[in-house]
Amino acid sequence: MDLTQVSSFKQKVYAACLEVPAGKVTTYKQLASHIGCGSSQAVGHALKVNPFAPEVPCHRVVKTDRTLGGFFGQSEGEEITRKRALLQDEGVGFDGDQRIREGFVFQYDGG
DNA sequence: GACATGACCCGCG
DNA sequence: CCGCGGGCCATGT
Repeated sequence: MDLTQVSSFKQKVYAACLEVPAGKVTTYKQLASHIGCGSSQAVGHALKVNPFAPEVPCHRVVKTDRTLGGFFGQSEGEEITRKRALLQDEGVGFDGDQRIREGFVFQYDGG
């Protein structure tokens, strides 16, 4: 784990991911806001190129509507199925096939 | 620096 | 709920 091998922007993104506890998830927007980025899409890009996966829990980041979003470049398919499996394995609950149950979303300002 | 792309978000109908 | 258009920032060419 050597964060110096990535841009300072990604360092913030990955650091923010590590702040998310197992069994909970955060959103691209919240993560972006937490590191001072106005674009959640940029955050998504940083996660996509995340060289520290799964050491960096990029799977604990979902969209604002609490759907999974994407995983390793895929918005649907095996990788997404795996993302869902990882979250469920950590104790995250689902309201549907790709929707996180309310209450499993981590808040940076909440602890 | 300019152009194109992306694991996104918001407003409108 | 679904589709459409605009905005946002970082990355690669």
